Amino acid sequence: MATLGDLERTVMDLLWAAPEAMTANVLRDSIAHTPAGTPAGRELAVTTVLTVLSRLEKKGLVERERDSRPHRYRATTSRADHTAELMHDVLVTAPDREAVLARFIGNVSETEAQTLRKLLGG
Amino acid sequence: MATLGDLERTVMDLLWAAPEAMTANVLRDSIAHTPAGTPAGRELAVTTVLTVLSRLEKKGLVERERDSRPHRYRATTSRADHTAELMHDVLVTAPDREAVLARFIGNVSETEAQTLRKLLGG
DNA sequence: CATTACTTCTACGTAGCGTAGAACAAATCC
DNA sequence: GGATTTGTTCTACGCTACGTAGAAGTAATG
Repeated sequence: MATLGDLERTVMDLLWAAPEAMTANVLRDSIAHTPAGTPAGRELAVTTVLTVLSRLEKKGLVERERDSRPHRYRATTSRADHTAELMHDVLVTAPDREAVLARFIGNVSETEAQTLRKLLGG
Repeated sequence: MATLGDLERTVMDLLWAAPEAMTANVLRDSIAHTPAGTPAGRELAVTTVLTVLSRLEKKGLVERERDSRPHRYRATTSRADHTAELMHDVLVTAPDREAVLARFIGNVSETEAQTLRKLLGG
């Protein structure tokens, strides 16, 4: 089950937000990266981004166009799909799903409840 | 955000299922533990269980009665609560919650959809 | 007090992630 | 096409989480 690290998450967020596949360099430039303790404004090495992309590729979250020379990377699923899948993964870890859903509904905002009602066709 | 390892998960499952707080020894005996490559039937050392319990305590998932001498351990939240909370944590990682919920609803079984409708009061 | 039962401390191996240099491959430029 | 630039893969190191458990400490008990 894919739990992402901070940088991995950042990269995925960029890929999910981008309309087009991106190169490692473009990604590197897009990363407003100021990890704790690091002097602000420093950029990551491209290799770092590439390593992260490879790991994300291995996890199936990212795919790349190998033919275009600066390889271009894109997310394999939308963020919504991915997130929904994760939620489902969490849900099924519990045997008492009804109870979980009950608590879950108790936690969501009224807006979200509204959305759910609409989606469930009431 | 609490992602549990295998053994941690096993321990939590036992604690969640138990009606009473349990001692480390009882837990050890309850763990049908056969990790990959290990000869079946072997039991863990109690210290192992204690270490895991301490780590779970630090994460806030477990609390112990320090006064009773073999300390007794119990889960701080029900499994349903914990799981629902995790689901919510996942949900809020995405900015487009509506979309996530839409996908999520698409993934759940009809039974679960039914449950949700009931819970949302339709 | 000596023994036994339990807990804490310390530690080691493995694995994931952030990070990036070194080495290798490909494109581009005289 | 050989030299230079640009991009990719390999390798590696430090850190943290986790599984695992022995050693040492503390409390209970005979």
